[in-house]
Amino acid sequence: MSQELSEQEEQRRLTLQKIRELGMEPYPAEAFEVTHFAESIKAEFQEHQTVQIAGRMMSQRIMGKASFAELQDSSGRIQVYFNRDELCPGEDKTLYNEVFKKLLDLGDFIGITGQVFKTQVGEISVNVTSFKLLSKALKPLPLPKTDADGNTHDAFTDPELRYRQRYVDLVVNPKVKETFVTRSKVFSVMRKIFDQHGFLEVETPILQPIPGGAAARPFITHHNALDIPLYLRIANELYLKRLIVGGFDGVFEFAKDFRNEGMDRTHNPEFTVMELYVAYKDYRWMMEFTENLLQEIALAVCGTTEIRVGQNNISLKAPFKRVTMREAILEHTGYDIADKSEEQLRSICAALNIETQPEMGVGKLIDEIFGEKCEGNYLNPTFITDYPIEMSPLCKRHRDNPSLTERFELMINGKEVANAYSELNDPIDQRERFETQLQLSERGDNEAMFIDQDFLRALEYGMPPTSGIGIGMDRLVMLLTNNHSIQEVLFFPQMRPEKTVSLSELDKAILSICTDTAQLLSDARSKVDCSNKQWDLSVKHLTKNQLVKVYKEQDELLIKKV
RNA sequence: GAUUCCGUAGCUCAGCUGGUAGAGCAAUACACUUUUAAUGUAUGGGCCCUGGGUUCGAAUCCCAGCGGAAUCACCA
Repeated sequence: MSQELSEQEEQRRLTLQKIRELGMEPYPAEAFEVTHFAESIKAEFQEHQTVQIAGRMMSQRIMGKASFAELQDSSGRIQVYFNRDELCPGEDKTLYNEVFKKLLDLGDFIGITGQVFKTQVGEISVNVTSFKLLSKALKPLPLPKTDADGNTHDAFTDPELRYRQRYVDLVVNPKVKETFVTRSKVFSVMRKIFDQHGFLEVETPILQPIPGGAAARPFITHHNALDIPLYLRIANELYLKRLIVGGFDGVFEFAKDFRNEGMDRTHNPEFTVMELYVAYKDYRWMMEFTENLLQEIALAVCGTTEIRVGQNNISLKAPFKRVTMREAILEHTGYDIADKSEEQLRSICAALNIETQPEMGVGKLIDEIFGEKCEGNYLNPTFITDYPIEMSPLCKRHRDNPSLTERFELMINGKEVANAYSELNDPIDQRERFETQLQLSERGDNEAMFIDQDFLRALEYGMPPTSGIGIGMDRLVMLLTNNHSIQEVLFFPQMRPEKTVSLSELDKAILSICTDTAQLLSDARSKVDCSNKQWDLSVKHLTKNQLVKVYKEQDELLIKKV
């Protein structure tokens, strides 16, 4: 960690020294009493009111014996006024001349006491009578400036830096903070509504012996004491249904799920889903509940149901449109998929220029057509209903058509936001569906579901008719905050580790010998000129940093690049 | 995984067809008692992402790597 300090960082460390030499503590232990916030002082202007505020000093305009600075607290910024002779009425002007003018840096936390007033230009400010350094900043913040026309200059925009150092992003970019405040509000509004319905917030295991409830590749870990593999959950559905079996009428969980798949604008390896299960309801009830829920969230969070997302105006006013999967495909492609065989669907795909894989069954093929030709068209909220049974192994058969299920997905802005079922509670049907999944998996679908015997046992004890829904919280927040990327709505999106490993000459030499194809360790050894000890050390260093891999295969030690 | 683009001061970015590295803000010093992108004068600050190559000479051209972004592919 011994990084070279920049000129400015050296400077601030020197300043820190000087502060201590003056007998001041740059990181005091005692609390500072805050009586007001920047925004409330401005909103409820009261001339001469005495206030104590605390925050970061974000700008300084020094004009000899008087100065202005801006203080930023959790609510926003307010201008503060330092006058030498008011701050230091006696002979000793150190506090102003030295401490304020020289020893305070932008980004430092200070607490001030002063009186509210309006400047000649009309800006509400605080006239400082005393101030105290609360915490010294040793690194300079990037400091965007806003001019009279509201244009921002030198904004801190580099996405890599913004995500890796979100704390800086939050200090410096108020919009970012707003996004996360909105995110939090969405969660609390939903909790409130669920609470009003008498639903119970629950917690279910994140470490699961069988990763069920969805089709996705899991992260795997190991429990030492039990010596078993455990999976990070890809969904919590099966556990929540067990709770319905146990007699709760409504349960919900805001759950972090984990999927070991690609990352892009709409996917992060860990993401948040809200799942809700309500007994004695069906998916029609759930549609009504969902549209009212979203409408209320929009009103509470945006103050309106009419939101703008990118180029599109979207109305979250209930009720939402309902379109069956069959109608959707018929409308956008002209093909009727009802009662079509796998072969027929495959030729429809061919006619529509949609690529197919041999392991795709009826469900996947239909999903492919919908995803390719229909999904993107639904900007305003639309319930797509009645999915083919092959795509929905946990969903109850449709009451009017046994080849369909009672399922809907809610599409907004061309993307899936929610997925809901009349839950399958027939244990025998459920077992058969799992077995079909197993066959798909044997056919090469590496996302087909595992069979959870305990879940089937639970169903055999009887689960009341139930409707359940999962809402992708990150995507919902993206919609409501008009953000284009999931990284913008996660505080700490997953990034490649930034640490670059420092390699010795020998490390580099060995690394250059290793390739993607494995070779015998002894062969690699013979190509490098060094002592055995050096070799051993270097290879261990490289494997520890995941640059090469050494492993055994049929009693041969092999080495290859990772 | 594929393609394209990007990586230069604390931040935002210039730097042409190769010739010892530039601006604004930030920093340092001085001046200035109601400013607000405060102002004026002066000063300091760089492994030009890393490693190779071409060349008398590379921030610049070529190759490889690392990191990021976008588009596509994958993804319930």
